[in-house]
Amino acid sequence: MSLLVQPAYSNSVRTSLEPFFHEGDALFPLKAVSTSLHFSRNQTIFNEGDVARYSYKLLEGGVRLCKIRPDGRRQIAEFVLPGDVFGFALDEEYSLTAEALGDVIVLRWPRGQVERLAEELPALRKELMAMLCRELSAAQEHLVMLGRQTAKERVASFLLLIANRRDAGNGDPLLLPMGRQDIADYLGLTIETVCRALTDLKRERLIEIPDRHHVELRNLAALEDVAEGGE
Amino acid sequence: MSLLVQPAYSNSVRTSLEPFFHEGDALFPLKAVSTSLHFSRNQTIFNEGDVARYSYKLLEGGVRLCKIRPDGRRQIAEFVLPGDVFGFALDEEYSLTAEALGDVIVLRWPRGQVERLAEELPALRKELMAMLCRELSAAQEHLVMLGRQTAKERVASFLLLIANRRDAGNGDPLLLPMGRQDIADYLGLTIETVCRALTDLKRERLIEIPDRHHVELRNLAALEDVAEGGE
DNA sequence: CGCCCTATTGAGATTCATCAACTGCGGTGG
DNA sequence: CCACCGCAGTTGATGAATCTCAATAGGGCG
Repeated sequence: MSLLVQPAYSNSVRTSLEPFFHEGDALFPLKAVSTSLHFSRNQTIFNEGDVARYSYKLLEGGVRLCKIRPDGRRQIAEFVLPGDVFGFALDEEYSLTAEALGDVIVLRWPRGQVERLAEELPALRKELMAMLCRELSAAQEHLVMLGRQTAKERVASFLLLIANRRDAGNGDPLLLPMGRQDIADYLGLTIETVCRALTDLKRERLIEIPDRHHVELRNLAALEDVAEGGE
Repeated sequence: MSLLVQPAYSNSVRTSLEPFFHEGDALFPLKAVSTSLHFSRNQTIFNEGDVARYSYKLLEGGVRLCKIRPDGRRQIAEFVLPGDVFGFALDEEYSLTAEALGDVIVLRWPRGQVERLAEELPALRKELMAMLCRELSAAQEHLVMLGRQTAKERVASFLLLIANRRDAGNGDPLLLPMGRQDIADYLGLTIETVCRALTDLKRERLIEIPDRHHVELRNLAALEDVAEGGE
């Protein structure tokens, strides 16, 4: 019998600041059964509905986890950054599609290994639970963004969100491994609306945009105001 | 040490079709340490940020789990129906506010009891994992609704969602324990838009609305078409 | 140098929110 | 028993936010 049961889903959670497994990491025991793989831009790592044979940890690059509807509408549930674990399916099938944002290196291990190890290792179980919880908590915040924030608020929140995932925001420009369309699909907006919001923020001197994959947050407090709907 | 760690959050998952704990239910061991409580309409069961001392199972009525922003904007993350477990916080604090939709009876047990029991009972651990997964999966679907569906599609999806949670939809009218404003706050819409969408669906003979807390789904296939964006 | 892809900007259309009036039901009290 | 009140829901008219469609700009690569 397996610890990992019932419903399908995928997730991604930062387990440590270092992309690779280290001694002391609750997932370290998986290192022995892991192999690394490369994917390039827009390549599919797994599809929603695929049999979930593996779980993954992102070492380099960025990944989007999304749902794609029959008519092509796409909703990105989450961006995976280096160090995050994803494709953490607990059912037979992945509940999200994973695609590479650019060049990507992942570590991958058979799902069954986790189930087996978790039986023996309480620390691993705890870490799994903790990852699920962080996942869920993030999804709840995401719901608020999509349901109750304006376009500009969402874009500001998004920038702050990415900034907070990077280890303790310093002053230098934030790396955005995803394109504008990806941001739009994460925020439930169109690419044009995302652009306009970014342009607005730039005009108001809250951010700088040295190039399309970098944003410098020049006024965190003001950005937070915008994100919270402060006029 | 506890199995339940790190991040705050609350959830609600149907564990069985019967509201109460039964032998065979993985959560049955909790029955002995549970007490039952009553709440009435709009009463708060717990607040986001409260220290999470208890977890709950809903026996009767309905509960909303929501986030409320400083400016009053509200996003409902989930409706709790009889049989669902919620307030399942894994951190020190609840990450959502729980409020009664009407008269409510809940079963409640100290969170610590779950942690202790989970150490010993693999079946309970599995059930906890399974609940988290269902929770997360539901949140992902919810994200798609909010991010990529039109008002009418959302309302149709919502009705189908509630219908599917009730045990195997029969023909008779669906009970909606929540008010129109609650539906709006779940769907990221205004109350007026929800009304208009319902009226539309009624005009098109897809539903009947005998009274404000009941909806009869008269054409499931057509409703599903609407929900999926079929014109 | 030129092409392709992505991003940006602009103009007009559409959806949904806002504001306001009205309806219907349930409860209360004369 | 009936009139009134209050709240939740519905409907209507208008406006704002966002989407759509179209044109332009900019960067990277052959």
